Amino acid sequence: MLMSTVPSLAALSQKLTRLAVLSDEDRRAVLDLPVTLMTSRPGRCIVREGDKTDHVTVVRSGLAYSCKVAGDGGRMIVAFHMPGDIIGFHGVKPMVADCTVQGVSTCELAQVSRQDLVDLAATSPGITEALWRDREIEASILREWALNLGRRNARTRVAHLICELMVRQSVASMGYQSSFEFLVTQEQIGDALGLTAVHVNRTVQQLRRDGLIAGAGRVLVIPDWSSLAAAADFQPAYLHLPLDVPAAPAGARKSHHVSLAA
Amino acid sequence: MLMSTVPSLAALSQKLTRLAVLSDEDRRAVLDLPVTLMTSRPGRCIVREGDKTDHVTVVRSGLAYSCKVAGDGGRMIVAFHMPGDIIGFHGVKPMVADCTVQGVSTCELAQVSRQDLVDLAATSPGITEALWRDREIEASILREWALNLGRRNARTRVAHLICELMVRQSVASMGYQSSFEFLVTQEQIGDALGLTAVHVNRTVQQLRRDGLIAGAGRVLVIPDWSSLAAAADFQPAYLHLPLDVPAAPAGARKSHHVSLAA
DNA sequence: CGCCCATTTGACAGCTTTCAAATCGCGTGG
DNA sequence: CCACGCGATTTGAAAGCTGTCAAATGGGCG
Repeated sequence: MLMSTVPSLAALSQKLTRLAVLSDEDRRAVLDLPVTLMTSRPGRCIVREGDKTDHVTVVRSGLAYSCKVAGDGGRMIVAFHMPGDIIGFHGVKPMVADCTVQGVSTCELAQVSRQDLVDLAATSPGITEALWRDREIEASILREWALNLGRRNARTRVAHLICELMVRQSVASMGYQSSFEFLVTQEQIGDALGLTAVHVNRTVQQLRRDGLIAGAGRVLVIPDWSSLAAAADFQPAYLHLPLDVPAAPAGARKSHHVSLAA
Repeated sequence: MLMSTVPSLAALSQKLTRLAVLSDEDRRAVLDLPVTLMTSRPGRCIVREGDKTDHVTVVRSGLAYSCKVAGDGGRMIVAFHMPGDIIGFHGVKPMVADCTVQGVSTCELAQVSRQDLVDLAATSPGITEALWRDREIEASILREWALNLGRRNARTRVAHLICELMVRQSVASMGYQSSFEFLVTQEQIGDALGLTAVHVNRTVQQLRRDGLIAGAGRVLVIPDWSSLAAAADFQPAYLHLPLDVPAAPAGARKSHHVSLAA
């Protein structure tokens, strides 16, 4: 058995495979896409608002976010990007980026020529379908985000964001992990939820007191998924997960956790 | 010269023409798409959450909105749909609708087979590009909506929504009108902005007192576009309008209004 | 060991909601 | 033509959630 390094677009290939039925040839073509690899340190700009590039950027590892800023300087995070996500795919032709993308953590990225991607899609109905579906899911997440912002209080919003990131990260990494690496800053949570960092802090403490979340440092523990999901008003349908991807930790109604110094 | 009635998909054809370079043949193909016409009364469901249909719905006239509801019953409007907009185009394959679509006003609609639309796109790069760009703009609007919800106060939010609807409606109807038919209920404004109808009312009155908006009944008058846009923190770049479509009433910095009984 | 950033805490102000009730607008039926 | 009825708009007072400002604490990295 040959040892092989992980292909640079493995995460993308896996994601597209989840979104549509791809042939082996499709998958190989994705993995063979010419790429420019790069690494981005936390906080550094991956895409800048106003950019108009003829490549797209694929997240290979790490976590990134898109944000916009209001006239008064208020920052709003409008999306988080996980491994396999395509950043800046605005269809066939490049468009002016309407938000800035930065890394939460160190990110490994791959730049892919938009034309290469478009050409590949043109030859493969499966990939075309997967790309459409991907965009549609992103829009659906954005709509749920709007609901979160407009019609839920801080406690529910924070819990909902945790649930969403938890499920998406689990799906992206193929399978639920017993613990959950959570590198998002409280200030970033606030920027994603339309709250101040101070209020996020108080809310997180409340969730902790209520036993809905636990954990120390960068590891988040969810003692009881169903309780958290209930508090979050979290219904994963909007993520349009394939039916064979469970929306909650398999079996584990309780005790979905790993002990860790509290 | 022959008199001809307006084709049922004229609005769609015009919109796609704004989004990409289409050949005359492309335009004709769009107009020739087989349709099922229908009319929907205000408030009636056009699409129901959970639906999964193999047709898409095109707005021919009127105004509609998509909404989601939270667990506590809170309603959130996540998008408004204008003539030419495609509702329920979830890519190549149908997906489960994640929100309900209802009419603000009476809407004339056209149902188009998704397969017909996909087949047409497959033969025309221009239409493919236009469809992609359309979805991308919708996502961009959603992101701006998130910014609005998360980082702006009631006054700015209301002003921003008015600006957006004003510009989009003007673009959809080819050219700025001196008055602006505004059929959206204050309760619907609230549902779109994450506010209560009561607070929307107070905010609207404040905008009126400040002379930023005027008008009676269903007609909204904007005495000074640039003042309203400033108060709204409205920067139309996110709408990705073609450069030849002005983002503000041509010339008229002031007095973009039509007198009407106050 | 020291610096810097993230987290935490407290008091207070402010925007928005809530709850009721009154008024208005307008299409309908008598 | 006028009365009626229903939804939309208005108004008021009071409560509540979240923001603001400042300062202390804590943790990780060089």
